[in-house]
Amino acid sequence: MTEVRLLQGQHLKAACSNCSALEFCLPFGLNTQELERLDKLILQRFKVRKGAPLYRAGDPLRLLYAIRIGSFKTSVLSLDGREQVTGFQLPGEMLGLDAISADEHTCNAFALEDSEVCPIHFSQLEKLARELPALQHNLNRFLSREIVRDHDLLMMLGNMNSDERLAAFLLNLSQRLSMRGYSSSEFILKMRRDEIGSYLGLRLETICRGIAHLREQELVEIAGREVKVLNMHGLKQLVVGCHSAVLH
Amino acid sequence: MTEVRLLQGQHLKAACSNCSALEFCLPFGLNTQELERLDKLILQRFKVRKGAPLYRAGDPLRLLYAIRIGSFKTSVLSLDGREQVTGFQLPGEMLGLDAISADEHTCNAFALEDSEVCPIHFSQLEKLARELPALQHNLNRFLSREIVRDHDLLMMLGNMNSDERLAAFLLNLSQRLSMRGYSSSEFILKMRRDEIGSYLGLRLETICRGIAHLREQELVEIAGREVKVLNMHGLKQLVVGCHSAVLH
DNA sequence: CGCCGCCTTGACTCCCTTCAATGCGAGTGG
DNA sequence: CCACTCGCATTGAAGGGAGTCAAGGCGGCG
Repeated sequence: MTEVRLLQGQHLKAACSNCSALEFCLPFGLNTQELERLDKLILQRFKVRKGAPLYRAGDPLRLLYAIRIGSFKTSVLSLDGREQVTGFQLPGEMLGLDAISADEHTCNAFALEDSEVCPIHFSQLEKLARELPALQHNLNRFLSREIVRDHDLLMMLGNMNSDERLAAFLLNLSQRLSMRGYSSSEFILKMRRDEIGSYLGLRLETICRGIAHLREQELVEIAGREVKVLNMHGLKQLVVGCHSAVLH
Repeated sequence: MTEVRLLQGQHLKAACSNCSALEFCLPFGLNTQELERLDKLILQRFKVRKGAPLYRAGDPLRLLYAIRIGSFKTSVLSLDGREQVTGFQLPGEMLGLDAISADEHTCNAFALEDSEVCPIHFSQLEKLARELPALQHNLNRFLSREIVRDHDLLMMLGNMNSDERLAAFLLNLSQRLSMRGYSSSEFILKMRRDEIGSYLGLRLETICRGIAHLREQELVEIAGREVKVLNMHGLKQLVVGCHSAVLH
């Protein structure tokens, strides 16, 4: 009995403290005891197959999800079937924060590749957050960061032309990947052209043409889903000035 | 001494419980004692003159603001001077939530008319939220609602044409005003055409033309800043189908 | 092989932008 | 009182960038 509890304890503790996404994720900055308490909230983590939904708009909010491995897209659908991709999420990022507003998911979340998530019971998370100020603050930050990201995207859709949007998208992805220990100059796109297009408020054909333009300028080499950034500085020049004055 | 404290107490208590925005604002659902504790966090409320900034991008986060009277716009600026209006806020709505992400405001907030706000010390609010679950939950909801709103706006910028965007904008404003006890069919726009345009990702000329189109269809009567909705149903028909399937 | 999903490219169209002129009301000063 | 300016709104004409439609390519897989 005691042994089982110990094993469980070890297993649960291992969930977060062993996670490669720890430093970008909800438990960032928590001490060991705090981490253990958060770990206890995390039900068995599970896999989501490529293309499978994690949740859908209209589902009641019970769980939030932290991405452990893989990537997701979130989107909203209009009644007449238009899709707007609202984001692409990487390990350490949270899914489902929009659902807190009305206790109901407003987005659909789909895995872009075979992935793994840590489900967190939201009401228990709120309860624990009252006792762990660092956790409470992290949750607030995650929510707020989502707002800031959406503002960046709004700036792109409202004020940038198609090539600028595409360059900004690639740079953003590059930066987030490099933060996670991947190469910033060579990576694989997990999403289709039409999903990039929806995210950027463009048609998939426009994405293809944008890619062709970047290739002509010898800024990138893109073959299918494979991206190589040949001239990072030149790529940044395309969007310098478009970005919020606050960042960097 | 005792009398002063009582007077103060009454004054502070009056701040929220007398406020016409109470039912949409942060203290919604708090009981009397809880309300009193929140009231104590609210420093002296103050006025902001039309056109004046409440805060600017880059300012450190110390205060959040609840709007008591009036209206604001928030916007982000790019380095090369492009402005993207990210929202128009009415009484009971919160300003500054984006700043939690990095302890620094990322938006500019300007009063669209002579207004009055309730400043709330953020770190104290976080502290109090640990003791008042309802307050904690409200704060989370406000943050999450902001995300949902941004998603709606993204859907507009990404998938709707200029007339649909304008109609959706007017309907949204109409609905929020009516929730606050104003007429849903007759109201005054507090913002300029170019601000509406920036919000909707369009030029001000396109807004003017959109208004002309709505007028030709006898859906609205718009003279300068004065709006009269003549055919609410018809206006809704324009955007039915464009909206997220989850809402309503 | 042949189908299917996804990507690419070209030609044409159209909606929104750009540029420009005009209107119009408020505030100011002669 | 009127002339003048200034900020904001309106409307027209022309141009361009992204959308639409269509054809074809490429690669994976039954």
